[in-house]
Amino acid sequence: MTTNDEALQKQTLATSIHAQLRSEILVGSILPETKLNIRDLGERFSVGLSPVREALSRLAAERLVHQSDNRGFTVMPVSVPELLDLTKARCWLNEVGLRQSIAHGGMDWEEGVLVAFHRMSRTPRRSGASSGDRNPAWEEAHRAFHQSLIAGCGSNWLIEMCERLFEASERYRHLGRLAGLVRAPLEDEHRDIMQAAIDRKADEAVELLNAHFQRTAALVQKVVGQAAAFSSKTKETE
Amino acid sequence: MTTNDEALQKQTLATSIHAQLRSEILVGSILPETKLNIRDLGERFSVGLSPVREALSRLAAERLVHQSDNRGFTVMPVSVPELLDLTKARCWLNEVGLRQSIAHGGMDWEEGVLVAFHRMSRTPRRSGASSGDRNPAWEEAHRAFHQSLIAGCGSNWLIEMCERLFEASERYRHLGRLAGLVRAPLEDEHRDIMQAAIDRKADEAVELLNAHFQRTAALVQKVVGQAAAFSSKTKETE
DNA sequence: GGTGCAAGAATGATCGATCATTTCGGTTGA
DNA sequence: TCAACCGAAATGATCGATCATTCTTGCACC
Repeated sequence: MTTNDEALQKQTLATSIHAQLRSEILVGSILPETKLNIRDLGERFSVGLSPVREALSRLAAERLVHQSDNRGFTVMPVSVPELLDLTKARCWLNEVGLRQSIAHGGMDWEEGVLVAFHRMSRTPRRSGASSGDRNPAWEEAHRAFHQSLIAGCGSNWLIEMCERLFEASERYRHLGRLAGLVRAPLEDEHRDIMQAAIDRKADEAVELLNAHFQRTAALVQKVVGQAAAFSSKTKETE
Repeated sequence: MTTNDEALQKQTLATSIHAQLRSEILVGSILPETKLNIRDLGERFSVGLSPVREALSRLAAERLVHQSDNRGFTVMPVSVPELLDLTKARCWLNEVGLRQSIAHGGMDWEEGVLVAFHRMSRTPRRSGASSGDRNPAWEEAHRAFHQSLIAGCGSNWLIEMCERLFEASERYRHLGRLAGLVRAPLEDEHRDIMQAAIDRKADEAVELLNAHFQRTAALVQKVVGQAAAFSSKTKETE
């Protein structure tokens, strides 16, 4: 605990606010297009304006919030076209990463995949009884699993970009979750992908992985479409 | 001119400092691993600390500078492994983008490629007589040409990521240039790529494009290797 | 001679005040 | 009725001072 506290102590305020806001945006506690008022946020976190500003700057560079000169920050909007765009990029980049890993990844890569899958399967998907309850530990394990699949590709740039795509997708996934969507048979899909990957069956693994992404996107798509329609309707009537 | 001035006026200080620093880093006016002192920069641009800080924050998120909590900012280091890593990612992502564009790009895409190539070929490569003189207009046209090749892929995420990889590569290219390297037969390579692309010869176009990237990287690699060796040697002897 | 350590100098981070721009309501005049 | 136009309020951007951390350097001690 002391160690943990010390590590947190070393962080700057900007860094911890950045982490906090980022998490809230990804998880959907702060909805898309929400105005992010600097003074309000400063008051909420009991800090001055500078750290908030810096945190928002970083989020803007990550494209989680949108910055407009002299007009402040808003949470990046979501839309069906962007979801499709994002999903395409995600399929393509993960395909490259996975193929390269299967072709050139060593024993360590294979073991990494195995371990990541095992950890994920040993972590409960939800923390509470309700299907809406999320379990951050599982989400982290899930992220780690997907990263492990491409970890042997030989390019940190690619890995990092896949990471960013993963995050952007997570936001959509969480918005779906908030709308009551449930994605049931994840465990099996993950197992099949893992199996195909460590068996070095490239085509099969890629197909399974892409289908996995597409399925999630298709599910979320309806909700986002409705939300977008609702939001534009609201704007019109006002 | 008035229009231009007005547009610049609207920008915040942070935005324009960000653009300025970014350009200097890419072009090599500020060398890798240079410490970026906030007060000095503020004095240099005659502004306070806040805009400088924000500009650096953004550059850090773009990975052009490295930020370390409580220890400030330095220009992102270069290294041979990173160049290889970067080049791989660049080849892979552009391959995907190009293949998708060739497969699904319409007339507008084809025309975009043609126009971009034409503009680039009509812009002089260098502004002055010296081979070291660079011409920002050509560089912009070059960037636009490479973007046009993948513009029909159907994913803005992919395009944006290729853009970022392009920039990272530009920094290496400029460091090579500063070391006296000359990359002669660019025009022909570009023409061949363009031709294969609009002829929809996917395999050929991809091969040419990848070779184009690899060739540049191979050239720069030596210089970066020497520079890295020099820098570590310097550190040791001090 | 080398090793720690302790001011103090340098630098990064944060704050609150102030300046600039945008937004919003109310008013006026066609 | 409506659009254009004014302040005034809200909000974003910037500044310079101050606080906190890291780095330097000179000195004591082994």
